[in-house]
Amino acid sequence: MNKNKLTLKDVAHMLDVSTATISNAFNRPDQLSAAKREEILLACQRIGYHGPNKAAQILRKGHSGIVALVLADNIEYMVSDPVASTFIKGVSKVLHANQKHLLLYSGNVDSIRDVVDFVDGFICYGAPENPRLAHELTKTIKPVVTVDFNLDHRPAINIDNEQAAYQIAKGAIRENDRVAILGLKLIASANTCRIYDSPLLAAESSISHRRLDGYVRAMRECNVSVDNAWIWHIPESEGSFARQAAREVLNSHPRPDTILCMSDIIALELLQYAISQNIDVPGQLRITGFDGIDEAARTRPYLTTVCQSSLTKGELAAQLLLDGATESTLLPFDIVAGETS
Amino acid sequence: MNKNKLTLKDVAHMLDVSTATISNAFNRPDQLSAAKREEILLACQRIGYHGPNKAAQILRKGHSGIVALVLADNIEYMVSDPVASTFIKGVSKVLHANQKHLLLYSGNVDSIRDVVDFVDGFICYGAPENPRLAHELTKTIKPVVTVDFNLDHRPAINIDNEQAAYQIAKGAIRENDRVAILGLKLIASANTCRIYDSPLLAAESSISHRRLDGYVRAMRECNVSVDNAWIWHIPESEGSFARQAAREVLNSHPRPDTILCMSDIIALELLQYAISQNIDVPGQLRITGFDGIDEAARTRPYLTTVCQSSLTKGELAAQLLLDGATESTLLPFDIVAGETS
DNA sequence: GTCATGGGATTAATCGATTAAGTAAATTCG
DNA sequence: CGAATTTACTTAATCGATTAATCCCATGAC
Repeated sequence: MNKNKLTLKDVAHMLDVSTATISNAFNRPDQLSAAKREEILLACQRIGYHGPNKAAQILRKGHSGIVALVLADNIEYMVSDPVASTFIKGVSKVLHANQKHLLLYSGNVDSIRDVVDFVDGFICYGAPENPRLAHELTKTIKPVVTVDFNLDHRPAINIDNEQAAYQIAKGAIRENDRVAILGLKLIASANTCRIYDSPLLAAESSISHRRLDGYVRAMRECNVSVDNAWIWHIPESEGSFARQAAREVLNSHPRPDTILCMSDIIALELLQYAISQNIDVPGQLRITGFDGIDEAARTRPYLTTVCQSSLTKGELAAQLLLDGATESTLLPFDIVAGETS
Repeated sequence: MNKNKLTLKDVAHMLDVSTATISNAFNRPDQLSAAKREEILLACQRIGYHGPNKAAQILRKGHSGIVALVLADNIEYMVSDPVASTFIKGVSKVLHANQKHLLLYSGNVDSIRDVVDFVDGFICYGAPENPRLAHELTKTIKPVVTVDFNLDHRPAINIDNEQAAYQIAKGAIRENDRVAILGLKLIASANTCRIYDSPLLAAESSISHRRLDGYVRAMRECNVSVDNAWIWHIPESEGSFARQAAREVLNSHPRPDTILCMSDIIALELLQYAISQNIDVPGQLRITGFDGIDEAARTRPYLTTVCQSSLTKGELAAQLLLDGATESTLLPFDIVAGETS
């Protein structure tokens, strides 16, 4: 049995010293003589006491070494998304290097209450699906770092999405093009659909809306009309949702000349469908993506996209949390001029 | 402030009842009258007490709702591996459905000591890199479920790797073929290399060795000689390691006619390199994979492989842990007759 | 020789709950 | 009606540590 149910108190009795001394032997070497410390540590080894109970320490010390990573969607989905999993990788790398533990937390649950008492902080990747959760995150006294969205008074990590979208669009659109946009999470609907009615420049602050702003600015500069009928809403950056939008947009008459996609997954799905329909890319159709996932660089033709490092984001998020940072960070991005525009 | 530092005791004083009653209002409704319970719960809402502190509960109750998922390698790598991340997805799905939390734990750390006191159990995916960790896992009183390897007295989830390897090999090998094997984690080396000296049927119990057993049985039946020089060791199922082995094996003279790969990642890397060298698959070269990842079905030609459901494994692992199962499970597999053999 | 200093260990309060055991009042039952 | 049982709480021990405050005693200074 590894768990011989030995407590600090037991050990103190056995060695005939106070519990404080045992505790100090493990936590504060300067509080006792080196000799006694050695003696105690050795004795503990011998009798099989492996150090103070962590559950008790968490209560008493008020920290656990556990960092919660709050993922926008449910964990199930996020883990298999290449962008998200690369981000997790970055977070995990830095936490591991600092002996912290990683708790995966779903952003579509109601509350952080069942973990807030014992975790040391939150890294929040994308706006949680559940607004109550976001609200609690702004109120907790535990440190919080947000990524790809903003929360009042919390340090955030972002790229300039408006500018990135503007640049990628500006490079792809030609005068008098017909332009369509395959957007991500633009409205609340759980289905892929066109956006007809919702106000285009709503006061939404999500990255998707910032990207939309950038696209629209570029379109206006290119004398392209902006029409909600040519903007699609896709609820998740996932194959089947994207496929539907791809079919709808490519079967529209007249067909767009340029299609701006808010993620590479969407763009790749569109590209694949276009090829299957014998549409020449970029001859008859230009496509841009967003994110710069590895797969986007492997396809033929390879994707024109905005490249941002999810790994860096993850590493930085963890580091800022551990450092107790208060300032937000704006990360750089790269425009990858691929073969699809 | 969400954390107004209210404790059960404070609340008890304010409402002029005992702490036991407050605690019971939250945990054991049958211990007090419905009326009083309502009154207390309402009052708590009003004054902003959001329920018993979780850290204290963990200590007192002895469980936390946290399950540790111990990944064979470092987390950084595992998250981006398609097989592993699908597995995580399955685990997370079931845990989430049961209101449990998921802690990602690296299998290359020394000890589980810093979490064993507060987690409710361990799911162990693949043999941990660190043998001391494996040893601790056999000794702890907390429940443990292992996947793709075995630990004394612990319920395990496996497929019949020997049989699967035998079948896939039997289907691919032709009489008098020259056969090479690209193996995964066959020996301790951190580099891709050929295996010359190590005993072929060593007493190793890893799934890789079981697969090797299956391959060898098939080879013997097909009158194919087994030579350690034609067996490669690849330390991780990762692109660059696989690429090196692919280059080495395809540049060997004479070139093998059939190459058995212990993972799809390896097989796909090999396939890609073979195509780039204008080697006809399956005309001049047959390739088999292992795992059945999605990408293997999307390539042209698509891969002949052993298909096993990582998602099911993950779900089952979590379920067995929660159920306190003690029996091991053998999961079925499918032989996918693809276009590479 | 007295007093201040400080190293080394102890005492006891505390972290924030849960729960077995106890008690007083209300209810049931023959 | 009185004993037995239930209901509705309360008391107090406990989970397993940390740490401020305190105490004891050996040195060193004057």
